Amino acid sequence: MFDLSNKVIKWQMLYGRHDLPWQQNRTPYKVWVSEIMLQQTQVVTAIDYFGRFIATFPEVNSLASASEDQVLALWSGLGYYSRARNLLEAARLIVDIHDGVIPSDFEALMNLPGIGRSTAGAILSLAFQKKYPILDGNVKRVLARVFCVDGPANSSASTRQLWLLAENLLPDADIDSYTQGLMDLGANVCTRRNPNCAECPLMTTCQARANDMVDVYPAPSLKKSIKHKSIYMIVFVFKGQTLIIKNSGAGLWPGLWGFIDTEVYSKNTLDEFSKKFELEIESISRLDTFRHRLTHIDYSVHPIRVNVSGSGAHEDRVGTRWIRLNDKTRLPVSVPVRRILNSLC
DNA sequence: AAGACGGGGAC
DNA sequence: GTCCCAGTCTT
Repeated sequence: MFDLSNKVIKWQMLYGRHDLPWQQNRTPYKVWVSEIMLQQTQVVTAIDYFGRFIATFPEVNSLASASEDQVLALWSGLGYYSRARNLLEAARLIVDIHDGVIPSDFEALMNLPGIGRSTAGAILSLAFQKKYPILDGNVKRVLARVFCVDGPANSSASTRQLWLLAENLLPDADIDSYTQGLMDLGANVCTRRNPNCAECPLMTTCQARANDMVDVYPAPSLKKSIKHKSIYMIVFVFKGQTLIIKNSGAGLWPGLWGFIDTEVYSKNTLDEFSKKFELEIESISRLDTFRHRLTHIDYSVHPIRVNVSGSGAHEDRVGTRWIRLNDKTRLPVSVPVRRILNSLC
């Protein structure tokens, strides 16, 4: 379909986005970092994070030599923290086994943690002018409409269909403008609601438009169940300082720092924590409960302030820190933990 | 094939 | 409130 790709390319050059931070002095490294940062993340959200990240780690070597806490701190608040941990691990692999050069080979890219088929395609097409497809949310929506692909966009059946289309539509030249153009179309013209078909270069190509069914495609995604949970965060306080610990590398908020937390709170659990950290409880008070909603979990967060003394107070150990209540800590923390820290001072 | 994994933008 | 965003990895 030379026709479709040609229309997209010409439209992109005239009306597409050219001012995004990662498009300036484009390098494979910046394309890679931006693609990871933009996974399941809107452009407007990622922009400031990208600027701080590139300013701190301008190229792959500086990233590879960073600590996990440094990298996570720049990701703090952005979500999906495994992306940051994988980015660091991949940078070290690139230095160790690729001589510090971002691979331009599909298999090599796919072997790096955090890079799947779509991100590999984006890096190859945008940074290396290689003929590989992407399939992000924008492209899924555009193709689902242009070709009336049935089924929810997040179903495996329609995803398989859409990948086939994406592969078969690729142009032989200007693959970077084509890839960018599909994303720009999805983001600014072929939007989820109220698409601006009048401005679309594919208006006469689009099957959904021809059938007046633009609002039918793509079908709504399969709904995922949301669990409701309570989480209790124990805010130990001693002489204006509070105890935080580093999370394990698995589960929610991997590698981030936070308060000791538990889904089952009782005097018993509190005594266990106190004993474990060699703390004597002086007084207990509940702080304001708040709601924190993730895609798959709806949390009621119950911060509980526990004033303590004892031999463990103010003693840093591996994976534990006492930080000042008014300390704008640079340690990586989740949004609910940041919220509690801010409320303490 | 389905679930885990964040947080926020836009309506 | 709802839906979903330049997805990937694990189960």
